[in-house]
Amino acid sequence: MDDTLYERCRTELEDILKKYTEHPAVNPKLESLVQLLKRHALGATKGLVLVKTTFYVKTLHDYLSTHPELINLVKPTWIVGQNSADHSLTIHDQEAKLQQFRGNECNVLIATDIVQEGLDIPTCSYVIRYEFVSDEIGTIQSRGRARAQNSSYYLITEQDSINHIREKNNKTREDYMEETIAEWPRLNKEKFRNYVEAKTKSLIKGWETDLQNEQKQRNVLRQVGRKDGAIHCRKCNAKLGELSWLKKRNTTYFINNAEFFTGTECKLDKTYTNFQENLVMGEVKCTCGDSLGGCQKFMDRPELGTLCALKCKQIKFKLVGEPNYIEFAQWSKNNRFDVEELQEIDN
DNA sequence: AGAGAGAATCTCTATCTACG
DNA sequence: CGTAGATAGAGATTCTCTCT
Repeated sequence: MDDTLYERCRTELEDILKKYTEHPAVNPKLESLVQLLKRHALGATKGLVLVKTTFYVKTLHDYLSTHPELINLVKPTWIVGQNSADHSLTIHDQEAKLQQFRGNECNVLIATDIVQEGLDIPTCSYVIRYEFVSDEIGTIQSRGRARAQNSSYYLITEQDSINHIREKNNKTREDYMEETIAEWPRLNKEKFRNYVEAKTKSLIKGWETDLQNEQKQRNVLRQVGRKDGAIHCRKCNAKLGELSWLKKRNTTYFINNAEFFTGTECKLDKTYTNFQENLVMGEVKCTCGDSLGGCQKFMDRPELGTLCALKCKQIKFKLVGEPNYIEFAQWSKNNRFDVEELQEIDN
């Protein structure tokens, strides 16, 4: 059955490939792009081509680089973000590509919305969005990338397609924004003040709700209470100490139990760094070599002695009666046990 | 030093829509 | 009705900034 299906698919794919090799299909949108680039290249101007995904960036770059009508005219380069799955660039690579574009090495830059904001190239005189429409802010910002005088802005998409409709809606919203900005100085002062007051009240109410939710979360933890358990190295699973040793001050979680330091490696710096209320003295490492946090002293609480400020992402916990380790990405995400807060001393 | 907030830049996923 | 493709929004990751 599998073999039959495989053979059928293979035959069909070969037929499709043969058909397109003999009669290459012309994508009207690609053809429009080629003609636009050609026209601008003949005018010796530089431009941006914006697409939606990194995959399109690289594919379009390869296509344009080898297009017979564009050879010796269009010299494209491309840029994407740093953590793309398909193609990614380091900051150094990104800067190198931009330099190619700023100089005379390349005259077309193909990119995702990475360059939609912030990129300022005075000689960039046109922006082409290839099947890529975001919101009205994106439209305004991408158009703003063309800084040269008499610059042009294009959207390549099908007539009355969703992208075409979205772009038209963006334009309507943009017009509305401009109207509102122009109208603002002419508004009735009393009416405007009432509007601002109502908006401010609604914002404050939102913040109050957030605070109440935070309080609720704290109450939940208090109800959960402190639990017995152990603290382990996230990398090597080694037991580092008891959960009861853990204390907190504001957002810093620390251990100052002497026994903790016997099971870890504390490397002191030659020079100490002084922050507002703590003195950073070095680094505390697990025996596997992974850093667990900083070796510190609270300047205003010298009686606590040396402590280790634990990095949440380097450790995990095992609660008594539970077989599995638990981990948190941030201390504030802890919803499993309460931690003793460091009592402030009265001055 | 640590933490968290926020921004930037994708990637993933749930939902919607069109089609056979 | 089931499936595939499109889309919006959520989530993940990384970086920068500010505060303690």
